[in-house]
Amino acid sequence: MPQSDQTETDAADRFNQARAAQSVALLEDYAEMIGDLMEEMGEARITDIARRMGVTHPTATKAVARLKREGLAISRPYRGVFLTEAGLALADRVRARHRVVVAVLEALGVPAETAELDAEGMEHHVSEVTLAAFERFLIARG
Amino acid sequence: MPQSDQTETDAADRFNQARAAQSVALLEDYAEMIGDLMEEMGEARITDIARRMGVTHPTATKAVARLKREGLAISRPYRGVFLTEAGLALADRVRARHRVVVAVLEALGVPAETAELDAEGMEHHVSEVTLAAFERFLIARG
DNA sequence: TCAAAAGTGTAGCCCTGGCTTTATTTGGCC
DNA sequence: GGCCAAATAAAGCCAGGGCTACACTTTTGA
Repeated sequence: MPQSDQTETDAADRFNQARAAQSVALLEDYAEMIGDLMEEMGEARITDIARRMGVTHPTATKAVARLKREGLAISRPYRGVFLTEAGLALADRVRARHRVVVAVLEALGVPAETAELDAEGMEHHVSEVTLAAFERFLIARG
Repeated sequence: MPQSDQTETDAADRFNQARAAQSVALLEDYAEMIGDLMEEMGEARITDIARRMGVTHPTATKAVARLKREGLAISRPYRGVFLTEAGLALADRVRARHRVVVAVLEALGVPAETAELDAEGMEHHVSEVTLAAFERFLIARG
């Protein structure tokens, strides 16, 4: 395969992977948020989810519907939203990854507030391999 | 303002910022790609853009239309696509930021190939402040 | 030269993730 | 016990970013 063709497929693969990561980012954010609310208040209400995500209630309802389709959450009409086992596991992974990304940014000299802001978008594109490297870096650095 | 309300608005702000970054990510990627093609071949053809982005040509056409709306590119029917001054400036910024993000990932122990993959999604969420910190880190590290 | 191939444009569809508006249910309180 | 406010649901709109199908140019080469 000529070099130019290889360049094209490599680039396309990268973009396709980035697009795929984006499609699960929303699920991850909502799962984490619902997990937080379940811990704080025992249940996650649609109104609370919406307020914290910075969206309107119908938008939150749609996102929850998608979480339910994916088997990550359950809810009954006019009742709170709860994460399933899978949802809780996802929320935990997301939370842990978020902490690592923020820690790495701060270790590199990024102010805490900025680290939080940037991590929110970056974290969804941090692969397992990169996450492992981040953890090693943090440990090695002490 | 009570602490809980502050928590909610802070989180909402982070998500809103991440969403805003996402909405310009596509423009950035296409601008960079078109810039690359202009350098390599003198012009960017829709088919080449589409192939490298890993999408069909109508999708590339739509993206170019948006670039034109934003004043970042120009084109005439059945002719190549060219970046405006603003588009070239954006492409340069994006390219430079991409290099820095990849370099930082590699410096942290991420394999080159994975660094390229992850950087593609992460870079759009790297703020000016974080980028500056990355550059300082790379220089300090030598 | 002119017909086929390649490239480009356009229309229309789908899904996601925002939104507003309108209906329904719940729940607290008099 | 019943009413009203708050919460939730439902429906429908919009833009973005994918896609396919089809129409139309442009280029190429027999």
